Amino acid sequence: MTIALGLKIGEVAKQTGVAVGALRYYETLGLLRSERGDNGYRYYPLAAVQQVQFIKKAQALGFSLEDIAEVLNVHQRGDIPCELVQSLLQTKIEQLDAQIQEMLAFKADLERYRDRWGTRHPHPQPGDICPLIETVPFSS
Amino acid sequence: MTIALGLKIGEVAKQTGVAVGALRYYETLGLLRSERGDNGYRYYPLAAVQQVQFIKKAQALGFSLEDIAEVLNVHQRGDIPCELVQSLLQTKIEQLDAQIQEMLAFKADLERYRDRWGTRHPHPQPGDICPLIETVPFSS
DNA sequence: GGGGACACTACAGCCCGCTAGAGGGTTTAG
DNA sequence: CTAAACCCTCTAGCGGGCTGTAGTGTCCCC
Repeated sequence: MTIALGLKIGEVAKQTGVAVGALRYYETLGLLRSERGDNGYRYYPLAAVQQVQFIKKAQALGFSLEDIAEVLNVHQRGDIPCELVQSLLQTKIEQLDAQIQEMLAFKADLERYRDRWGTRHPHPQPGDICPLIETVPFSS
Repeated sequence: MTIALGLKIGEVAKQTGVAVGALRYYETLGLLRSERGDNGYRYYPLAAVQQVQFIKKAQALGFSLEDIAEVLNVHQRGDIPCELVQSLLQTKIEQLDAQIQEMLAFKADLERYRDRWGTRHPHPQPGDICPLIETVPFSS
């Protein structure tokens, strides 16, 4: 009767859709930890699956792996107080908020372009640099 | 009385804050065009400044240069009808919208983490993999 | 106990979006 | 006329986030 050691790397890969190589890479960055069996294999707790999903989500939103590691590992670098975790999260939240605002503005830009194009834009001329931007021809 | 040829690359760089090398790189990707003087220098129309600003904005929001080129250059690859430009923009707008939704959801996640941490989270234990995620200890 | 799937390390390479440097020509201010 | 500042091309390298390969060891099912 063997002791349950946790998930092997391939199982984590399968459950998360993240490649084995990527998981090992995460480990080198301190994003994901594992215990080693006597065979040298990595064994992960079940929660590792969640953690990897969190990583993917954050990454999809433009956070770098380094950023994510910072959020994820705060309590491991010395005995940092809980307030720091909160302020770190707060900072990320504010960054996210700012980014959302920018995106909304940019979306409005694109909508303006779309509508202008539809209504009053002349067909592009050979001298145009870009259909989306007022053309200023070379002066002569 | 020399003919006004437009902006030299250094002027565009200065006005946009984008490095000269980056502008030349954009050209190789078909993002930005220029005319060449007899000296071999690139000369840009005034609108190039706007165009570069557009590029930076889009880029800051996670669009790849290739994506941006696609939006910017549609009318140059053959005689593509105007509807395509509109549908392309529409697609980008929808992508942006979806991304905004994801960000809002992720922000909510982070807020949950922040609040949970503040109220009922125990101080981290040595066995935890991550302060933000329910700990499932190695079974034994 | 043999074969295939799976794991390990170490290192090389790839794509993206640049930057830096070599080696050379052009423009322009004094 | 000269020196500095600018421009050119070409090639190399870098950081981030991986993927792939080589060479080897381990697990597990029949």
